[in-house]
Amino acid sequence: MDILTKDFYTRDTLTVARDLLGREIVRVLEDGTQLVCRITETEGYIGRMDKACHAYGYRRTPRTETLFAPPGTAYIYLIYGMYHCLNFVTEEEGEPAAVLIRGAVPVANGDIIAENRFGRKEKDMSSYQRKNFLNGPGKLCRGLALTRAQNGLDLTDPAGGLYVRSGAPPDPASIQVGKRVGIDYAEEAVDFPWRFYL
DNA sequence: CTTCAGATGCTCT
DNA sequence: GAGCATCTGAAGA
Repeated sequence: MDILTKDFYTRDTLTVARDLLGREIVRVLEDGTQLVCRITETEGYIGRMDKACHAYGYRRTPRTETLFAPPGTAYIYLIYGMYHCLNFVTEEEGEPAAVLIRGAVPVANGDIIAENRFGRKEKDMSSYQRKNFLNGPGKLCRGLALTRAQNGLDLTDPAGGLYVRSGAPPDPASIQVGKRVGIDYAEEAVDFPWRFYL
């Protein structure tokens, strides 16, 4: 299956956010183990005009520096002191924008992902845990063992250990659109319909 | 099923 | 020092 190239990410952020649904994230661990999951939920963040974006108004700080990196770069940051969020940088280089990966379902090595999440194998998960496996940005990063150590990785270079492959595109009719989550401070941007999910 | 408090540390002012 | 693109467990309905 093909690895998504820089061209895929070098597009309008909302187009990329929608197009990422159904794609497969591959996370290669130190020992070569491949954790794979299929993207089911995304959100767009566009620094140029979006108060919810860390780089709103092209704001440049040590943290937002990654958003100014080339499209196809992983932007990972710590939130609430204990969780991480995974984003993919989009648009032309210099336009700070990204797609937050909010949810996914396991495709390969679910046992290892389950160990990372719950400290138990997939078959030992409760039904509650099955329902709430990777359906949130913090949960996803926990399951895939992603931290700020992976911030700035080049998603178009498989050698980096984190990339996305084409997967099977979803039925367009199954794509839902809605408001983004957890950005109550963002004034008019709270109502932007920039969340996409299956 | 629902609400709710608390955890925990980095980032920018 | 305030706030944050979240999650969990406990408790109640």
